[in-house]
Amino acid sequence: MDSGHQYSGVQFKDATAAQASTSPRENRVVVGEMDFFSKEKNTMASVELDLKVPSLGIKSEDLTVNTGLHLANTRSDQSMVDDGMSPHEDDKEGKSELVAMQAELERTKEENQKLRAMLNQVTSNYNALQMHLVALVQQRRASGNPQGHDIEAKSSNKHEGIVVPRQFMDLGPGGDIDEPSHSSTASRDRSLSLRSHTAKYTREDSSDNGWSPDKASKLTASKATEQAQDATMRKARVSVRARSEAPMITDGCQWRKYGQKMAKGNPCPRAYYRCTMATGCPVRKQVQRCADDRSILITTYEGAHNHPLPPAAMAMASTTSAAASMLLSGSMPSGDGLMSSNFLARTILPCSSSMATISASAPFPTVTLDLTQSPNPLQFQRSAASHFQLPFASAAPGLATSLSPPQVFGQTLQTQSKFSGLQSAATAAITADPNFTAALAAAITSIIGGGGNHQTGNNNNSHSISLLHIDISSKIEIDDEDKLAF
DNA sequence: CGCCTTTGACCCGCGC
DNA sequence: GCGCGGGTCAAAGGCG
Repeated sequence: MDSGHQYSGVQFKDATAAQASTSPRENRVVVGEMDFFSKEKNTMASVELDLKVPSLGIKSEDLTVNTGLHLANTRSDQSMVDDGMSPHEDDKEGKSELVAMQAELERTKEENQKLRAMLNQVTSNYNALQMHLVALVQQRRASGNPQGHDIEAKSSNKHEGIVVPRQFMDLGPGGDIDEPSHSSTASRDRSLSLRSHTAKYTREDSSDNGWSPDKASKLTASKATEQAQDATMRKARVSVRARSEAPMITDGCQWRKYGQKMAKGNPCPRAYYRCTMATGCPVRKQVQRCADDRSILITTYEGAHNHPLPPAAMAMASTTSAAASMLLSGSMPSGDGLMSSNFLARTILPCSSSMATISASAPFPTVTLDLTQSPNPLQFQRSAASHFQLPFASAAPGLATSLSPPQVFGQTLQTQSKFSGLQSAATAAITADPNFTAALAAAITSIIGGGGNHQTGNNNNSHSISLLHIDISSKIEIDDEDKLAF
């Protein structure tokens, strides 16, 4: 976007979830380049959207469009009230000002109507796209195409293709596995290592839920299956390597240290943390410095959150969720029971050559996102005038990037491999930059929270307002065609 | 007082 | 069976 251009922007008011030590000024994340405002660029000094995203979908009536013109009106209102200008004192001046105000009011009304019309159009477009996606999915399932992932995967690669934020499936406890056939085949080889861990994890999880070993025998088969799935989800790990002097990278979650051990072959201790944002959250992470290069911090995430996440945490959550889902999905060519590291690497990070590695020989299938290859994780940073385009989905014709609210843990981007790959890369890189994370957190908080209402990860199908390019002081640009230059 | 970290003990799986 | 290593528990103490 033309940085010198006075473009329309979205001023996020609610940035309470911003983490780190961002100043209020930094929290005023301006999200601009909203295409549906492009025609208004010259007329609006500042477009302020108060987005109140409902739990399901977008309803234009829920989008309170504050064009910012209230500033002018406020000024006028204040002049009426505070200035104490009495008609008796200055009738002519008062009348002329009144006329000017009425004219301005009329103009603002017209602009408001235009904006509402545009929003309605955008909403209808979004709904149409969503319907199209549903049709595609149903078509795929009806045809029983085992390679059905290609439908969405291919469409996601086309700019003119229809890409709609996927209705992420929930792999968390009680969640449904979207494609059990895949999972069952792919899990055949994992089942061996699962056996030894399922009981352990159920015991651990029970500690918070009053579960006792005696109850184990009473578990139904479905319960056991659910717990096995949970254990499976926990087993998949995502390791993030990043250069950091801090003892821990900022990922937006609240962690409680519950142990520290000296690991073999590494003089640096390994710290164990568990998520404390909700009781019973099974997510753990390990933090350890690299033995070879102690400036490298290795953070390994494991598990799926069972609670809504703050926006800052969604970045890493999406990363690990996407990677874990990719590991656990049946979409990988695993006929021989071995994961194809090349395949997965390209899947998780299709744009990179060596940044993502998948360890199939490790006790746990682990995706390693290496952010240390470049001196700065944000090496792909562009010029100051560039913008960060959230890679949550590709753009539809005439639309900017669709910003679907990042889904929380336990949900997957399984069928949009490239999509998840970009998301993984971006989110991992983003989370390595606390400032960017905080700024992004402020932005997304305003979108999805509408004032603090975090999404629930289980049944929320909402997609917040689309068409957002985020323009933040620290900027990245990512799109399908222009891959991250790791 | 509540939350957190620390740290030794304990559990478990695995290899020999 | 035993030892090793990874992972977790839980009591004790610190801190705001």
